Amino acid sequence: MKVYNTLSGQKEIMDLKPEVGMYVCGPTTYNYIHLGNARPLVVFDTVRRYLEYRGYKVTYIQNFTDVDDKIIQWANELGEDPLKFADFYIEKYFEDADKLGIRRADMHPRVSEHMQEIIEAVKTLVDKGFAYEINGDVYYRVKAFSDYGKLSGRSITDMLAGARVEVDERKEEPVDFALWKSAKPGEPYWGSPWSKGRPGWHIECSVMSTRYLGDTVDIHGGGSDLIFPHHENEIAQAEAVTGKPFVRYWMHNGFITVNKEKMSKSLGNFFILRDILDKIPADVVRYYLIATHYRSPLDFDDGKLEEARRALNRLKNTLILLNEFLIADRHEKQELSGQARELDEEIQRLCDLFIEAMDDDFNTARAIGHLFEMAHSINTFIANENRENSMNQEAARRAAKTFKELGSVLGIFAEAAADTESIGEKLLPLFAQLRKSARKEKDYSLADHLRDWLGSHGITIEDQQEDSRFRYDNLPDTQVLIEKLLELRGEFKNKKLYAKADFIRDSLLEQGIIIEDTKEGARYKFADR
RNA sequence: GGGCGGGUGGCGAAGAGGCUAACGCUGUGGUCUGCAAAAUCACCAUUCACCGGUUCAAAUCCGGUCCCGCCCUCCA
Repeated sequence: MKVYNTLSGQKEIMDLKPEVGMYVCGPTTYNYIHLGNARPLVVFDTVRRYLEYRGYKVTYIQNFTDVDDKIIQWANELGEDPLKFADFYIEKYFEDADKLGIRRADMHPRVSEHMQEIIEAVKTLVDKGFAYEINGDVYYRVKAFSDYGKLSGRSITDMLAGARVEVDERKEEPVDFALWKSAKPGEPYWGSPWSKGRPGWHIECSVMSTRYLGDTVDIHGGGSDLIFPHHENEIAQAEAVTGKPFVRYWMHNGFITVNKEKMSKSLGNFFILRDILDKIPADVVRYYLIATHYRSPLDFDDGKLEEARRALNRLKNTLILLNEFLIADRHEKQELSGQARELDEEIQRLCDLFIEAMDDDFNTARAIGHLFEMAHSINTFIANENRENSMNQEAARRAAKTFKELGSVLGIFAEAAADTESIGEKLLPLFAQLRKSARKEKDYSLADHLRDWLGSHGITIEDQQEDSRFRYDNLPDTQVLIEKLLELRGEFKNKKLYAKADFIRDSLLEQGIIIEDTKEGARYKFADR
């Protein structure tokens, strides 16, 4: 496998032991996360899934920055306790990330729970001459770390000369950064040898990553805006403490842009993830985020999500076709020949290409391309071959297994919640039957009316030879469905089509819905269960 | 100013020396269908920002020009 390592600026062969340690910079929790924050989550979740697919045991750590200037500022303005405030958004973070199908990390360490380790590390840096104290604040002495700048590709001398950073008179050099900051009145603090205060931003990641993954971390990831100064400083701190290389492979994702401008909180052009997830299925959002290579910029607008939805639909449609084609309890393992064998070989070939693409710096865009080719072969096979043939069944079954497996490596086939069917789902077949009989009787105006009505409520009907297929992201309220059925029943009654009217009544009764005819019209209630 | 990365069809996006420049969306025509939808089959870049160069061979390498984004300040 190869990765683009920010440290070397080129793709490198990944030399990994069976057990891989991975650290990804997590959010500072003072707000709901936005779409831009979601990109690294999905990207590195996918990296993790793929490494596991390739047989590695991955220990995945993602931190929460729950002690931070902005958190303190916002919490103070709202008159809340900063840690509780941060906790609230950590909870919200998990709600959003779970919904997006981001697997939880093996550990989610928080700054507030690692004060002792952080203070120890700062102490070590002071002892070794990499840091100095001034009036209760501790700064990192950048000049003392000769490798400083190796990640972001800048030289210490240039930076010292440049001095664009706002200058704190007390620092030895403008580029020196805070390891420990003494608390101002009204700010939370922790005791330390220097002052009552809190850590600077960068030290937490150096400490927590090495704490859980050892002195040298295999993969460290984050957005490319973290390269400088955050990750540069992490290296300076960690390597000064341990004397060993901090990270072997640095991975950084590109940004999401809006009208070609970086989506960011300061520009105010961000979209809150949960607002998007209210409207767009999570797997579509995931698909959108990985359909482009992770290092490329990704422009956002509603049209892009709509395109993603259509594209993903094609892939998921193959899943539906496979389900319709496959016959349960037909597992006759056997030699394949003819078309069945050709499909099998084609799927294997594409699977190999998928792996080749992912092996090349996690090229999800290329990998997805091969998934589409797979869908194409499967669809063609299903359209042309006899499902009663057991060899075809076997070939389709194998294809389905591979196709689903690769899709789940990318996390783009949201596992259909296999739990209890809602009442609404049980009512849909009723609509299908009404439509089917209407079609048989050539009552196309009723058949079309049903399709249009369901369509206007977000349900698409596609007719098959016998039955109809439904597609929808969300069902309308059960109430709406029932009322429509009552309306139809009323029309049947008016036309004296009592058999149909009774069919509706009886079918609803089977679902525990009782209809009562009153002077004012039909009413319904749910039977007690 | 310094450091990264990029400019590929109507749109999105792969490709990084040599098969017909993947794949998706959109569009067009055919099959299927009561009509649709889905599926299927076919078509849709002699050309990869521009100009030079290297090479038997360049979208891919080198030099130059023009654009664009990001980082250098909290940011994924």
